[in-house]
Amino acid sequence: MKETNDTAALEPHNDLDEETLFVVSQTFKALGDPTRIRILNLLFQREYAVNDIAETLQLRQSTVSHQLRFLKNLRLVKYRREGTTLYYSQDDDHVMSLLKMTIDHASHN
Amino acid sequence: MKETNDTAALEPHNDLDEETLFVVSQTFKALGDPTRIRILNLLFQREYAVNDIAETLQLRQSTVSHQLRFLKNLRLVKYRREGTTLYYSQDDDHVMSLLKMTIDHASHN
DNA sequence: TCTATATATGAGTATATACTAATATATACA
DNA sequence: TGTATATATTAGTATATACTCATATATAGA
Repeated sequence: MKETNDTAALEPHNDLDEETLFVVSQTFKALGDPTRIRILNLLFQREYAVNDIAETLQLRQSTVSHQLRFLKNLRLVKYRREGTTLYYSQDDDHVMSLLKMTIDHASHN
Repeated sequence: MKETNDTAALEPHNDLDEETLFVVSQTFKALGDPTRIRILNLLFQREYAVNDIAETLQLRQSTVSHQLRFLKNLRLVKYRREGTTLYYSQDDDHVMSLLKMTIDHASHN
């Protein structure tokens, strides 16, 4: 017990510190957009070039590139270069597993 | 193998159906806002009245009420009435566990 | 160095979101 | 029925977000 006071009303409530709150909300925000979900869902299987993502998902190249930058900033994806082609792949097991669990949960309804 | 074609480029990619995409993105959107995270974080412990949430988290009553409506629409919280007071509590184990895992993951950095 | 291809970036726009103040509604009780 | 308390709702506003077009950058090869 942290406090001498033992009434329920005055229980400490463990509010989240600002940094945790920021990281957690950013993480979920990243997963809160259908386009980003579709992109990450592709990357479950293997790496993809930007244009291949665009073609596969029927999105504009710039749309894909913008979203990849977003995901890259959060270190959810990474890329390797081969000539002029950039191959993007997943880079955060925790977030990918959150996504996988939630997709499974939602599609088993 | 599902296809007679065996080149990587033509692999089926299992795009998500629209309803799954909607449910998943809505779920993560709900968790993508700091205010909602703080409210749900309170509800890990026990039920709370609207005004108690507002006071504890230093938020306006209407802000809390709006966010509770949002969470209620997604069935992430429920309430019981006692006189004029509404006690809100968590109502989705899966989502709460996603949140808990992510908070733990973020705060252990 | 010129051209082609792949990707990134900047600017503009439309929509979504979160908050606030003000007010409405609902319940309890005198 | 009138008043007090708790919560919900409405409308307005500011900010964030996602997309698109146009263009810039980077690499490879002739």
